[in-house]
Amino acid sequence: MATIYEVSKLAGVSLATVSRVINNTATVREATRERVEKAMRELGYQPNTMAQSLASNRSNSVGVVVSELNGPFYGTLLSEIEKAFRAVGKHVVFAASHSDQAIEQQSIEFLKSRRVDALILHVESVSDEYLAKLNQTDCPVIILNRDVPALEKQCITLNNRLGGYLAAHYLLQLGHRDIAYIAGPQWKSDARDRYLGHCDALREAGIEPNPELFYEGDFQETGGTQGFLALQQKAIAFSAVVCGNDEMAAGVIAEAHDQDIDIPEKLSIIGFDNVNFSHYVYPKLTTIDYPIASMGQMAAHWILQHVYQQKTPPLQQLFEPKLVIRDSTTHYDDNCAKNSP
Amino acid sequence: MATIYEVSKLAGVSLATVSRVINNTATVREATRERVEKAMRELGYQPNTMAQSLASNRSNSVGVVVSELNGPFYGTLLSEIEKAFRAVGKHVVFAASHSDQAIEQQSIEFLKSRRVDALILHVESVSDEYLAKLNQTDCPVIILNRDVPALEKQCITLNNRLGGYLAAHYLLQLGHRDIAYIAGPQWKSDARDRYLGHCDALREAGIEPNPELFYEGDFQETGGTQGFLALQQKAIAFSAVVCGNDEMAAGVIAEAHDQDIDIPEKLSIIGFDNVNFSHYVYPKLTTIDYPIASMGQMAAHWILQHVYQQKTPPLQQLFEPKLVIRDSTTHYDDNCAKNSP
DNA sequence: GCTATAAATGAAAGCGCTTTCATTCAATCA
DNA sequence: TGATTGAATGAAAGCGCTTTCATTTATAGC
Repeated sequence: MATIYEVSKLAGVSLATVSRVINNTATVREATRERVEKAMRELGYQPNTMAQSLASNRSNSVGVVVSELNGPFYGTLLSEIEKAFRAVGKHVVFAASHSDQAIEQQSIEFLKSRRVDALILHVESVSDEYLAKLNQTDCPVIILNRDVPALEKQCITLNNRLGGYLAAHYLLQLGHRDIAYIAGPQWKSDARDRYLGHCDALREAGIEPNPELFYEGDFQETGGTQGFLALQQKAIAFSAVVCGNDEMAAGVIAEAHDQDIDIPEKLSIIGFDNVNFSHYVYPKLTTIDYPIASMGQMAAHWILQHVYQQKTPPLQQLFEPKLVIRDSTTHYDDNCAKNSP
Repeated sequence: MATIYEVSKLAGVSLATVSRVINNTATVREATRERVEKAMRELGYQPNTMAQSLASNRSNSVGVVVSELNGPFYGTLLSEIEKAFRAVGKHVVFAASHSDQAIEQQSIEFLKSRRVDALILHVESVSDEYLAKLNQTDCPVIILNRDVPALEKQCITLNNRLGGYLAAHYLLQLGHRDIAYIAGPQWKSDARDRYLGHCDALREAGIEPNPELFYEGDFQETGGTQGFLALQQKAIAFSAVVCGNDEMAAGVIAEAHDQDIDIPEKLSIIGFDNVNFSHYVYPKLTTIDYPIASMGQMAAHWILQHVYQQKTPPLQQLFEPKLVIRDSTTHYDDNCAKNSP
């Protein structure tokens, strides 16, 4: 592999001039530039990024920590991030934390050892203090889907409360009044906020939320199935179920199929996230769109602007969910039997 | 951040000795080692991987090129690869080629510029010659899901032909005789091999494959929908459809729902890949399991062994598919109407 | 033509680490 | 005790590039 010394020899200039041409860091006479570029082409020169990084104390890479590298939610996020950085020649290194506190911290340390220029973190367990210190002593940090007061300009979040509101509001508009809710784990702020928004919509319609129509699930498909069974056992009628995410909604749908419950004629169902499989369940799921692609792009833009001084579209921190109406919901009136055991 | 000079000062040894302790490259007296390790702990020393890479001419990172970073198939692959390398402290850099020849080559060049120690490639467009040369002049390459004769020890493949055989064979066992086939693009060897296996099973049962029951799709959901509509228009009865992948099978299922065709009572459907959404469609899809997770692991193991001289479980190059029976297939007998317009 | 200033380029040091050859230390044997 | 050999460590060069200060070249104004 050709080195910068060989390019400088062939072009008849110094190393510094070759470097200036490569990095566009200073004025170079046009004729000189062309000589250098010609030499680089002839030698098939590719800069050694390790040497560049060491000499410039910048790695031109960004680290990303997420719970898993697969799945519809994270896959979309990773894809958008890679796309944004690739477009400007920066590499991305991903690490999976598997929703485990120890592994979360290890993942961050692992990426730090790579001297990444910045970190994009979708993490839950590490403390606010840890994140603030990390940002101060190591590298800039951008946080997805979490509010860290000390880093408030560096957090990108979704208005989960509004999402919860939109789902319940839509069902109320369809005429439903007895709406069951299968929540995500309530230690997670997004799960809590979604339920709060749900209650907002109920109260706005003059309905006091009924604790008997609430089940705390685990954001997994099995949690949806178990939640549905548990709600049925309470012998309280409900004509609709809102789930805190699409995966639990899929669990409800599967169980409803098993019980030959007609969806949406006998039971309307709404999920949250609009992950790609929500389109594959039958009937197609009405859900709340979580603009994870846009949020991933925004995280990348923040870094491009603040770390690499590149121009980007305007930055946005708070994202709004949208209702996506598909086939799993329908009008409710008293002539249809409500779902009960 | 502490440097190796500071560690050597504090421990009272030379740089070379600190390096020897870090890398375990030579005998170091136990007492000396302990002094060095204590100094590293006190200083919170983390090696600068850029300097390590430059000095050792090894980046301790691996590049991976796949079509997309998201989706059930690639997501699983990426996850397994990251896991295997993370366990031994190596970083992985992914690049998405979007099934475009120019971007495929750019992606590889992009990763080369990172001086990755090896490349894992799931690519279709770049030529065998390019790959062989790449392996020779740049870095070791391992190929997934493609046979490159010049790199035969470095190709990890699935027996697609057997998978196609298993699907058709199962339907034949269920009593089906008129089986439609919606294929992937026939320029892709996996799509071709799957259909060859399909034909093997038919011929084994004394049935000559009927070109009228064949449609070349695009491996996308829309291809499945259009394939199904096209086959219906031929006014040839068929009681089952085999699709070259799950995504096209999902398109067939969606169209069948729209036409109120009872699945599997009126039409049995089989997909291929066993991607995670095959579990979410209704009825749950019978499909052929593609062990992408195991194959990703094997790619990583090959590199760990050949590039990093680490011990791994035994290497395997050819993987076998498995039939996964779910709910989209049922027995066929002449008392049920075949599917036709 | 000379002087001053700006533009352009070169020389050298250094980024943090690895590796190789030289040197020192320790152990064994005669 | 001295010589030999093996173990352990140190000194120095260098990986490929960036950056800063010194030097050279070019331009403009008088």
